[in-house]
Amino acid sequence: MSEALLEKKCIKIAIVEDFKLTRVGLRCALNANEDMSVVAESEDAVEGLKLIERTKPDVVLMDLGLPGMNGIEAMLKLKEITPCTKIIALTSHDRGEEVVAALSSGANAYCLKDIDPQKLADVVRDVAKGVCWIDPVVAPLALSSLPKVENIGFLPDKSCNEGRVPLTEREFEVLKHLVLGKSNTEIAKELIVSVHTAKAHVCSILQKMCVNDRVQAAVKAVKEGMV
Amino acid sequence: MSEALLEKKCIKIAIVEDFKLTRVGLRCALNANEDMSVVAESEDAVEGLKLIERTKPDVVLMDLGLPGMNGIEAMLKLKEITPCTKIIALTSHDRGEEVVAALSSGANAYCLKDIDPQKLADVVRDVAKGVCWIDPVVAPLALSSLPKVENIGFLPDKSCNEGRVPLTEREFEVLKHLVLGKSNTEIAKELIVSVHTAKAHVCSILQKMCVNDRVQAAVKAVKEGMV
DNA sequence: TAATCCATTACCCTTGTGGGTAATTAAAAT
DNA sequence: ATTTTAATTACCCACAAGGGTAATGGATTA
Repeated sequence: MSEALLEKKCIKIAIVEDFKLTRVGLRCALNANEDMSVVAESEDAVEGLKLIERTKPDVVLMDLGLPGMNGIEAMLKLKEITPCTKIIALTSHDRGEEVVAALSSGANAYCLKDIDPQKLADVVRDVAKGVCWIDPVVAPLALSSLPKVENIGFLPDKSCNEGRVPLTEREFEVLKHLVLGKSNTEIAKELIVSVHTAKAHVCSILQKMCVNDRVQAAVKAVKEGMV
Repeated sequence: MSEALLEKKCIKIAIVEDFKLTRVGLRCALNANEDMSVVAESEDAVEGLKLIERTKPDVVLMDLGLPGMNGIEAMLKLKEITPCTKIIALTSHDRGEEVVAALSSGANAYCLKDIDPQKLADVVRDVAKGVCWIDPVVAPLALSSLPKVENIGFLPDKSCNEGRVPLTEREFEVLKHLVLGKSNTEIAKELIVSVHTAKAHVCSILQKMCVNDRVQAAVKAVKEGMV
């Protein structure tokens, strides 16, 4: 028992949901698991945010159809005050734009309310680790909102991506400034080198990244999470 | 036993993976579960697609780093021939572009190869039902590629238009090309206007987006999901 | 010791960039 | 009917970008 407590630490959960019955249902379903515990409950977003700020839960179950401030706004605010808190968006309907809005506003998971309680507990465990989990009914909607392959330039330049030449440490420094929109002159000043040097670095960055200009380099760097 | 077979029908799995050891590992890990069975294995995409067409698995584990045809291409083809097959993208690295490319090309899940075997079995079960599951390490990358709330008009006219001047349709066109790294001259050619026009559009884009140069505009556009 | 890689500097040259200003036309809103 | 907005074109100008080529010193590696 103490072993279990050591091994999997308890996941703290907050519930923001206006229907009392659903709230009770969620609490019971989740508290039935030894490795999680509901530490806060609220029926509206404003009070919910206060409670969350105080209790610092690991995972928040957020209903999207709240009166007053809606769930999307609440999540945006929540991510501002406690960015590490994971959010599971809960809803009874399946409006396409709401799915995308929720996920891009900070939700890590999107569940319909008819989810099996035991499955919900699994999702809570996954989400606590940072997993993104999307209900089967709405998953296609979310996935189809992602930028298409043709627009990420993933397929072309295969030869280039294979023989990928790594950037040097210095070049990474330059790349960071480049992504911020700095000119070669500015980069040179900040790195305390001559413009010639900065230009030289930029040139080799462009070659190594297999791009034609600094805009492509910046975009590629952002998309690949290099910076 | 027959009860179990009735209750949860067996999930048929195909594995496309070039490393023999990994392949064996996956097979063993998954076959250890009573409710699933590996029905096809291949070390390259071309043969894999044939096998999949013949064996019609419920779930395909697809390595992304295949020799020859890469995993992304293979998934696109796979979705053409058997659209209902669910795909789990497997990879050992975590390149941002690849995550988005895989998910938008048909993958229902994205796992890193260091996933716990038992967890992988859970994911297979989820994915067979249509769930979208994304590994914690890459989930933020995928979620941040979704279009932002402001750009889906979900929060109508509230925080959206506050201090932000919206781009015109034409300017959006130009912005798309700009993000691709096109020069003003190239943009002009593709939009069949004069260079002067292209420049004018770029200028107003810079002003409206409150940035100093096209690099910042491109980065901001990518980060905010405007394109 | 020799070879290699990296950071640094420098030059020339062509093309691109971005600011400023301003005119024309068509469409849309008042 | 009048005003506003968007798109288009045009000009000038200072400066930046990126390609090419090449030299130097320092550090690491073979």
